[in-house]
Amino acid sequence: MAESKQEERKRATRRKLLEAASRVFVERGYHAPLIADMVAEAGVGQGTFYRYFDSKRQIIEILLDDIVGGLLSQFVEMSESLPDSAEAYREASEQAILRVAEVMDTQQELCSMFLREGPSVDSAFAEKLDGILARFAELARFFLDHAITNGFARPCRSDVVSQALVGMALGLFESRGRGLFSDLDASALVAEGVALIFQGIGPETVEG
Amino acid sequence: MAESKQEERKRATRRKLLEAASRVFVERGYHAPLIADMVAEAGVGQGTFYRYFDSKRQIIEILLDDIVGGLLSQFVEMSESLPDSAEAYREASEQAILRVAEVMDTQQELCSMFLREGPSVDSAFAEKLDGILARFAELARFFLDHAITNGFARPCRSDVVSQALVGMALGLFESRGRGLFSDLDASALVAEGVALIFQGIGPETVEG
Amino acid sequence: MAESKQEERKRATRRKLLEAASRVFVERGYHAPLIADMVAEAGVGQGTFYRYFDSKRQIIEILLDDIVGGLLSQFVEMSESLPDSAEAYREASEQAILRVAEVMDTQQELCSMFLREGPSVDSAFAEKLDGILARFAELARFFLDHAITNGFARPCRSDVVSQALVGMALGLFESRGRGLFSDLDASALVAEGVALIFQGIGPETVEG
Amino acid sequence: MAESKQEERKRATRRKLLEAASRVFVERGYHAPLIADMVAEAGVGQGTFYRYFDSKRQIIEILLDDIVGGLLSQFVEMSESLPDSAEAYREASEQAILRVAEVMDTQQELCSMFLREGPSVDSAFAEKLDGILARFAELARFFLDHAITNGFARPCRSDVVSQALVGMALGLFESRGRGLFSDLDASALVAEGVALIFQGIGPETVEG
DNA sequence: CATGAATGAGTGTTCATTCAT
DNA sequence: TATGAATGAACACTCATTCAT
Repeated sequence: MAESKQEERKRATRRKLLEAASRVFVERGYHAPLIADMVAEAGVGQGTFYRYFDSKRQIIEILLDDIVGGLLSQFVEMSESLPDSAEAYREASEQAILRVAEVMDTQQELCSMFLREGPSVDSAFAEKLDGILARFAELARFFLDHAITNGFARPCRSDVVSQALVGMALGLFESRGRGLFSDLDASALVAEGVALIFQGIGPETVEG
Repeated sequence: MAESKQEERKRATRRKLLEAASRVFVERGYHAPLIADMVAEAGVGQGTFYRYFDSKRQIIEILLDDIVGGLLSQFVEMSESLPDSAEAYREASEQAILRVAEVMDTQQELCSMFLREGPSVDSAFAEKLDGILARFAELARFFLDHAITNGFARPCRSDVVSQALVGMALGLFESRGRGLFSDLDASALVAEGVALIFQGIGPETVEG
Repeated sequence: MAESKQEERKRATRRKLLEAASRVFVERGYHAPLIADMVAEAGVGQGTFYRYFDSKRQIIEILLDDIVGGLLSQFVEMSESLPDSAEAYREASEQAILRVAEVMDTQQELCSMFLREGPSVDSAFAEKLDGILARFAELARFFLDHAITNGFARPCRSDVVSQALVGMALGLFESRGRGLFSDLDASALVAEGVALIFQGIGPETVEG
Repeated sequence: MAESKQEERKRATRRKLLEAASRVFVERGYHAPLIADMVAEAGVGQGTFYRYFDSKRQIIEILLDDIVGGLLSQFVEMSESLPDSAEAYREASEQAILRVAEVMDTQQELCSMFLREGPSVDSAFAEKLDGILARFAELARFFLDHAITNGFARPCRSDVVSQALVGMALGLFESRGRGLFSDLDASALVAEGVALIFQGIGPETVEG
């Protein structure tokens, strides 16, 4: 394994650069930092950057790809066993949303950065980001249509509602990132959001 | 005749530059365009820019200030006569949201640009933008608290819900900007959103 | 003619840069000088270079084009009236070669630079230069074939001989540039060369 | 067995690098290739280059020295027995030139590369190359002066003529390298050149 | 006032050279 | 000894800003 020592060092350098870039992007956004700032943060030489990456643009894309891999999978699982009652449906939604929220929570600052800076990187990056959010909206719509068909949800424009739900989720995520609701943990916040989704703000209907 | 020919021409040049900048920002975002692109679009000389503005940064701020002035006022009106029933409350909300939507619709592309590019301009601009959205959230929360107090809405974390509502609204606005829901006009879209807010997606409760 | 003042200044700047580049290339070759050296020599700012030219590569090509324009024309004239005796043929050759020599003499250093540096600029430039020399060889061959046909010259491989003649001319030109034959003026040198071309080095044939 | 396995291997590596450099220079000239290109072509590590050579500059000089050693010797032989008739003189010239041509033919591409790239390497290298050509010119002049003295050649400016002859030879060599005269072998081409040198292009003098 | 040519500090990128393994 | 990852000085090029006209 004489080779592996060298290889390991390369991977370490690459990781140092990615982590430094991540920190720098979180701290100062995408446009302001120079390559020089990232290599300084990583503690490597200027030329080292170009041994591993072509540009700032490529590095932010790699960071995004690294993070989205595990993200959608949380939600996708849900599609394997569709719930069979309104209550089960709500519970399953809450579980799925909570899992996504927990993953994003561990990378809270990086995710916020992507939502803030991503749309302005360039149009290709913006579209990639939109595509990711669109995947979430599609999943939401798929479940919602299923729920409507089975009478677990009221008939509605599921295309509109699913986009609204994604917007709502992002709104809450960003607010939390800004330090709001610091008295609530992720599950309490998700519970509040799910309540809003399923019941709305309307007064409790007096049953019976 | 307080205004000389000279002054009028200056104002025209200033407007030409602002409109050109607006078009260019909408088309290519904030970071990519050069001062040179904006003066070319405006059809004025390079030096002329600096007679009216200090920087690209200043111009986008002026454009933002121009647009937000009339925006909040639509919503604020509502606070002057608080509704006195759940139904009136819902109707008033729908009216207020619709008016904001209509204002934003007339400047749809510029508003989208601010939401996309604003967070990445610099931290001061991002905070200004956040402040504007926070105003909307505060208004929403004010109405919601009033509604809860009067039993027109179910008790909930109004801070969380109001942020969720703003997120939802932005999600729908941006989706619409991307060409989704093109079969719905603004009022139909707002109606769908308001239904979601008040009822959620849960099945119609069978009353009685 | 308010425009023309500006235009004149632009042309002066452009010329300053071309002349500075010419001096710098002559002095230090093509590869060694930096853009920074050329703008320093021209006494203009770094950015000014890029207002007029894309690269060092472009500037040397422009310099070459400027010089070759008038060069071939000297020789081409000759083709309009082909000489009708061996003696006339020799005299016409001498005249034509002398005129080319005189043109090259006025730009001696620049021409030497092209012959020295041109082949190494890049393959496209080398081919361009080869093409120019090939034009001279073609002209020489055309006259030679005419002379052979009319019995003014001995039968020979005119393709070989014409290339040899161009090589000979270049050899003499470069030697002269290096300070050799400084006791001979251009016409004496051309006369010596033409004698070699027509008679070779063989002993004077004893006629009669 | 003065030479260990170690030493043998070192010499092999050195030769690999020299041959790789030669191929790369022939293919892409002197300036364009990077050290990295040469070590890749040689199939050795980047650092290995510096165990054997200081710079690209040094390597091209070594390649030149390797090639010129055997070259002049071909011609020098001739000076040992000066010919004693015009005809013998011509035959001896043809033999000598042919031998040089044959040596250069075996390294045709490398020699062309030196003639093309050498003048632009730097002024010291250019002077070295000039010196080599000057040696040929001196030899030519030495024979020519001898011939003139003995009446085997017509009186002329032997300094001029010898430079012209070297130029002619180079012109033919480079043309041949470019694929011209491919129907002629080296000896036929030399014969044509020697005919030109001795007789010129003038019509056959009618003897008697 | 309007212009656009000129500017040069700032930045990305290259590549000869070093040195730990 | 051979390697190739790391380096940073060197260089090309950009573009906001100035200022003479």
